[in-house]
Amino acid sequence: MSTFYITTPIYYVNALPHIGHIFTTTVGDTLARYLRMAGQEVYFLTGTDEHGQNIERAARAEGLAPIALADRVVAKYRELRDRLEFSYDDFIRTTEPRHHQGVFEIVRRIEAAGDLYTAPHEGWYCPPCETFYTEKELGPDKTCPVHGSPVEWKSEENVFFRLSKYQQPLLDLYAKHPEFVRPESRLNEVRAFVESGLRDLSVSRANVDWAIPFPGRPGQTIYVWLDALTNYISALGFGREEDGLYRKFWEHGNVRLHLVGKDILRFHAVYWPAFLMSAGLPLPTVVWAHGWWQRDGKKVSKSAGNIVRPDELIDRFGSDNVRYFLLREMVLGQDANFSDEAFVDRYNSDLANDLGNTVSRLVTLSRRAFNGMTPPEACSNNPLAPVAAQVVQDYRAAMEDLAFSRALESLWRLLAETNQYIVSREPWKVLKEEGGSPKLSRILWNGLEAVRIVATGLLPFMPRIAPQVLAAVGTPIPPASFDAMKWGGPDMMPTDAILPELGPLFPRIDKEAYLGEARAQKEKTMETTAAAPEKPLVSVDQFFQAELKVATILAAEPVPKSNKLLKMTVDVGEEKPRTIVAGIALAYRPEDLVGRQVVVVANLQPAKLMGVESQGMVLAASLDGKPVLLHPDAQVPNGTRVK
RNA sequence: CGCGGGGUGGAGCAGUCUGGUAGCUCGUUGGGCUCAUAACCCAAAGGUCGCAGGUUCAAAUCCUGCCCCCGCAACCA
Repeated sequence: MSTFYITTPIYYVNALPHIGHIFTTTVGDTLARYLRMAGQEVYFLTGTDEHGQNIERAARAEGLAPIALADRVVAKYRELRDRLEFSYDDFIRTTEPRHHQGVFEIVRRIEAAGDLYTAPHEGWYCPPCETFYTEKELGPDKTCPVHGSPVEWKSEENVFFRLSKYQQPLLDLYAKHPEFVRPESRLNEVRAFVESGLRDLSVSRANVDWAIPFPGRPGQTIYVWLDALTNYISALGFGREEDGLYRKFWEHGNVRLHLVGKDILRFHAVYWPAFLMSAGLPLPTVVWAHGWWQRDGKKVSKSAGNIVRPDELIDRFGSDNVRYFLLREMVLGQDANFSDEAFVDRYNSDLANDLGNTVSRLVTLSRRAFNGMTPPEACSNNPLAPVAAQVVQDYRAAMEDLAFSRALESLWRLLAETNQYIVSREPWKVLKEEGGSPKLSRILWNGLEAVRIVATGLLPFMPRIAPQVLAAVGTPIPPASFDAMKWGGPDMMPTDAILPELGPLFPRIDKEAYLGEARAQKEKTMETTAAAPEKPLVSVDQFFQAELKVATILAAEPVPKSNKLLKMTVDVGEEKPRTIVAGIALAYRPEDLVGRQVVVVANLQPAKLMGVESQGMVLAASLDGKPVLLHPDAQVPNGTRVK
């Protein structure tokens, strides 16, 4: 027996859960359930990351204490656990004392290794944010990306971790254990990053209060990654007296698997192992990076307003069906797409038609032929048994490779065979001709046995409905082990057992009606959003502070190395034409713009974009991010005031 | 030379690591069946596996070059 330690990332509590969060947890949960049934010792962890400037700020914006905000989001995660049947063994919060103890201990070890030093951390600093920004993050003219106000060059003392020292050890690790990062293509990415050179990492902040105090460094608090990543061992008891779980699942564990999204791979495959090397602790054995969910083929983002909320999904489709869809549709590592249409199609064809209908036809025939009971005679020699054996073998191989969609495909192959078998044996004819004969019994028993095996394989995926499927075919007590997937084994279909009278387990969804309804609902939501007053009104005076003028575009050319920017020379009715840079290159060709009249903001503070100074702004309607230029109804002199 | 992902029948995808009849789901067309949730079964049509070279007895798969699409980063005054 091996031990498996499975973790999800700890989720940041500055926002509510979305489809990505429940996806990672669903992956972990399905794997954990599978491994438990396979007889392994499993410990499955998830949790929340609750420290940092962002939380503090988000809480303040709502007039809450940071911990109150965290509590609220944590409550949401717990609710989702109940709704989606997540079977994690523990939920760690970085604000818990037990976590702090683990962090203190790892810091103590890293300090003892001589890998921490204090140095000035210089950079662009926004006082209201109390945060350093990189050159890249800054707005134009060195302004804060959050406030838009000017940032200042500041130097503060920070604690640094000697990450550079671990460049070679990390490369050695990747060379020796190529399976450390999966899928393989991601390993190349990580290796390239490390090979390009590692700089020491700032692991503290001087002005962030909502964080763990840095031991031995007064005035400093621990910065996010050193804090957050440590959850994986602090949750097991690392740094505490009662560290039995730590010793069992980490120190002496066989598999230590971190499931992560591809966006945080670097932290898990570079920083985290470096911290652990420094502390002299065992490393994770696998970091598995999955892809992202898109919505209707587009990237999901807050600004696009196309975030997929788990609650909404579960309300509409049912929790197990959501779990099924997520794992059936995504090849772990690749991006995948979510759409209502894809969901309904997948549900109808796989669950309603293939699974639900097969159960239904077998159960109905059996009930009719055998007086509401399962067939009285089993069958040992039949064409489905070898198929089932192969399917189970493929299923298990796929599961162990985290290839969930392949595992499900295997199970469905058995369903297809079962339907073919049923048609070839024509049990309804046998029933008419012979009644509940031994021959009929054997045919139906075979079909039911196949369904039973499929449903058993589904237990990790659909913890609620799979047992119902098993109950529907007369095996109301779900097996605890995959030995039950053996054809005709000790857990085989019982003969002469009661077959309950059930409605459809997976009623078909009327796609047209459903999609129409979904569309109507979406429009309704959009209307309410649009109607909601949120921005304060401005006075006429305030409005007139902006000087809007008509101008003519004299010349236009793309800005080198940029794909969105066009540099234009415009006549605003002044002595000299101005240079204005606008992000419209995706929607307009330069040659089509020359000679057009547009409306510009003439008294805007100049700004440098990709090295070019822009002296104003061209007005355009923004439609789904695509600019549509405004121009006067009739030709007017350049410089004409717009009001 | 910024980083990464992808290009496989009408749609969505697997297969590429470990070369050897190109596969799945949906859709389309024709047929069958009537136990079942208008479901199920059979058959057919439909693919230069982005392009061009190369290696090989053999390439979707390995190598080289190129083209296109999508993210990220930069950028939306």
